[in-house]
Amino acid sequence: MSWTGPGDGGSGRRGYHHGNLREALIDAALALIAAKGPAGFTVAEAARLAGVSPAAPYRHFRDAEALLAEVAVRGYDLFAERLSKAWNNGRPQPVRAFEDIGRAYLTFARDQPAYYAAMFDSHLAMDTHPDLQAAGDRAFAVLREAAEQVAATVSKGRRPPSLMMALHIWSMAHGIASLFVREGPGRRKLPMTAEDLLEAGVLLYLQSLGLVGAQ
Amino acid sequence: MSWTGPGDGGSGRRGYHHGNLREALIDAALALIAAKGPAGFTVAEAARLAGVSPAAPYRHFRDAEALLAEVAVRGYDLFAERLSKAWNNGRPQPVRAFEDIGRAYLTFARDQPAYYAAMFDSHLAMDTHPDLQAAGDRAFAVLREAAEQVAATVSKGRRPPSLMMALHIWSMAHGIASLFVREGPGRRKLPMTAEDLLEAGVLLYLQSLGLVGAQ
DNA sequence: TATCCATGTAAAAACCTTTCACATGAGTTG
DNA sequence: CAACTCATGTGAAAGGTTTTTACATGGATA
Repeated sequence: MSWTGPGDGGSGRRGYHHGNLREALIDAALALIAAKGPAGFTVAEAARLAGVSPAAPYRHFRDAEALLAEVAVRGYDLFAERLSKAWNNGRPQPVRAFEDIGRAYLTFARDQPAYYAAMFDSHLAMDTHPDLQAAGDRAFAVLREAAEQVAATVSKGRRPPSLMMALHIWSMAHGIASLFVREGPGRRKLPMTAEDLLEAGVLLYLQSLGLVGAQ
Repeated sequence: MSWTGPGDGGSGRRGYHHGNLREALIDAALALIAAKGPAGFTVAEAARLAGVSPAAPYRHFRDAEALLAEVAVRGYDLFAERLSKAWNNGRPQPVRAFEDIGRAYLTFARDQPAYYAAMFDSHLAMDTHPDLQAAGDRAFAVLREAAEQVAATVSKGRRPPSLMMALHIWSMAHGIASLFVREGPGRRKLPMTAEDLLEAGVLLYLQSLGLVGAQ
């Protein structure tokens, strides 16, 4: 796992130069966050995992935050992909596919806590990391697009504003994920699964918009 | 602001002993979080603000996390008080008062970012800080109780489960607060106020439960 | 007044971040 | 193919943090 000597312990390092340090650092950061929480990541330890000196990372990232931001960007990309796959272009039915997005949201939070933490718990400055802003926007666009198509299933007169829909659903999914899904001691107990809670919430919400018949 | 010498610069410190260090440290921690974000707080700097040596805080708190946890506990208490005041025992009308709770939630996130960060962004271990668990429960209980009374406004047969209601509203409020309200660079832009977004969401949600007539 | 012990200090070990001058060697160039 | 360059890594150092330990102080109590 932690090839140190010049003999290379398994992957990458061949001699004085690592060969793929940037990627190795991102992997290491992710592993550290996964293992010890968002605060458990340090540049020094990531360097140690990659088998380089503590100064080496600074050849690839301005500072610790920049490395974290890169992790978050990749997280958003994976997130967008997962949501997109769940949406599956609205098949078989828009409303059903919309619910699948919600499930995918929670699944991501559960299965990729390290990415999720980097994305939402790091308080990274979107301003100073434009990539991050863009990546986040791409992920939200999936939800936005889905909401649009779901809204379009009803006649134009009764059609709800899709942006508002997307924001409501995103907020509820994010709230549930943040409060009840994430591992660790901060999590609260729930008398049902988070998925069921979200599904019920989404259904009720869509009902009130006339997008799904009363159950 | 930072009385250092033994002459006391304004409040508290009288000589070798501070006199009120515990409170001073909590205040300092809150100020630091407010000024520089959740990560901007350090025991050393809190001690500096209080005019004591870096080791002094350890007479009052086991470690940095314990100090942060105490801040969070006080945050939850203030939070519960604000929500309770907004609810005002369901007056003038339960549904209206319920919406007021939502507004109060966002107002708290906006006006008390330091407390909010300590409460929700610190990933404190509820396990190791039972006080924190209790304080959080007290705050949620306000919402829980309100949901119960709102649910009770309809006949028993059509009465929705109030716990589910409370969880849905809490999640949406928390999601909106986390994604759109909190200051700082991580925040996203919104084409409407967060308060309006939440109010609309709550209304739609209550509508689908038959707790409020279609607008 | 004498004593005690809660509360503070100084010092130290062990981390971390970040910078700087210097080393290395992979890839380019003549 | 040899020489060179520059991206990439190292070592050392400055400065900051956490937390522990032995010791100091003085307010409260007997």
